[in-house]
Amino acid sequence: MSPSISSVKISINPHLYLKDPESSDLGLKIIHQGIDLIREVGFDAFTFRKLGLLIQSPEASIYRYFENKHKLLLYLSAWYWGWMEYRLVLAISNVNSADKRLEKALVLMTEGVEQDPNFKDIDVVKLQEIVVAEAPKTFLYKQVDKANQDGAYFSYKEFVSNVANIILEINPLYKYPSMLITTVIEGAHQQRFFAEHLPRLTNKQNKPNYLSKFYMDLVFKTIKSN
Amino acid sequence: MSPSISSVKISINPHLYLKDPESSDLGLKIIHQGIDLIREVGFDAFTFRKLGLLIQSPEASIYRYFENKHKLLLYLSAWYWGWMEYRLVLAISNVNSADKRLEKALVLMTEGVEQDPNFKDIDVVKLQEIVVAEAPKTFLYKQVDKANQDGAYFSYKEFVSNVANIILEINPLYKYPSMLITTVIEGAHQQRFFAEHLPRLTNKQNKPNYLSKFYMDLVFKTIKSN
DNA sequence: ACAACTATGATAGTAATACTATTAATTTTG
DNA sequence: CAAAATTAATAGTATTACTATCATAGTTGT
Repeated sequence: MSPSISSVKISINPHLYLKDPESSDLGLKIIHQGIDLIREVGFDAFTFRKLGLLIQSPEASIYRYFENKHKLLLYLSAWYWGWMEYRLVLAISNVNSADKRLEKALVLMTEGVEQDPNFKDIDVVKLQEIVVAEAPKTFLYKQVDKANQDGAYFSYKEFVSNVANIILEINPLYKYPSMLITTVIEGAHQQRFFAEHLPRLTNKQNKPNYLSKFYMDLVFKTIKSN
Repeated sequence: MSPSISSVKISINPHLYLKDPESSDLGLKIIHQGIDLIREVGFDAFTFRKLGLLIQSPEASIYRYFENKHKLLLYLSAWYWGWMEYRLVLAISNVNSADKRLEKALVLMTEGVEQDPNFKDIDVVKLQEIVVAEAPKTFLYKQVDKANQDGAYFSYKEFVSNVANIILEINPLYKYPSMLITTVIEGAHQQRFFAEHLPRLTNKQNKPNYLSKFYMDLVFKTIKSN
């Protein structure tokens, strides 16, 4: 068990907000209740007006923090990946075997999360649900390139690059480490969603870790055999 | 070379439209120019009003064919997967070796398409771009279950199930055939998108078929080694 | 204690979107 | 050729996605 860290803050590129939501009560309310509301009604039906009613503040006030709801979603997924990166570093530091490190990374990428005591403010369980269900939209919209310039995907890319490096340690000749990682990350999200809504498209098993078992098997076979 | 078939029609579940767009000139215009416009401006910015201006018909007329723009997108992806299923059947019929059939299926799933002379009406190249870029939204929205009831994903599921059966022929003990297939399909779409917009997240190569090579390698290693 | 500043609230307004309704003109079909 | 069905033309409504303005409350520096 590592001791808990009292003051870690996930840093987010300032281009994603107009005013740092972590700097005020109203800002915090926007992200907390925002997570709730998006999860509840889905991102499409989510509006700043509804959020305003929920937090009892005029919608105009919310616009002082975020340009629009897409930016809020980008902010939330940037936070999620910043947090994942931080968990990755914790999980693999001081682990010598590259195989073990890759295993730990894969578990992080494929398993559901639990509440993190270091970030009591944010309900990471709900946040993950949002990222799984809505984040694909964040890069599948016409303004990806703009969002990318704003640093929206920075932590995601860092995360992928960290894991890709472990793969290269294990097999320096493997040509597609990043492709393999992103295939796994997005695949795991997808399967989680399918299991709930389109079961014929997946192979849900009763054992709890079937998702990470599936991807672990796939990754190790792919990079090890020749 | 198979002889060309003069009258294949991809059949779509009638719940996806109010009036069959293939039954009239206006209907055809809606889907043809609809494909164009969605590809051009992205699904979010696409509106029936804009489409109406383009085809010089009032937006109200378009609403007689499709309840809303989401239904149109569902219709288009249903058509795409119906067409893919048809291509799959053509590609693997009379091929005895299961390995060869799986190879052919994987090529279909991972490579870009070319114009299909059997369906001159529909620009499948553009349609594929839309499906790659926008279709994830079709199952990542709150109404998936409803759409599923309307048969929106029928052909997709059939396609997956066909390929899953080939995998089971090769390795009857493999436990996750559908998961593997959907991971590949969505992964290939994703990588295609990343290659263009977020290159650090993929490993684009110069050789033309690197995507199918990557996934072919991954799939065969996964189901064959133990 | 007071001016200056900042954050929020309260309210209003605009352009665009996502539809629905109505009637008239046109085309198809029996 | 009459009846039926389709489409065009137009208008209208509720909601969304913002922007603008002004008042007020709290905070900071001196």
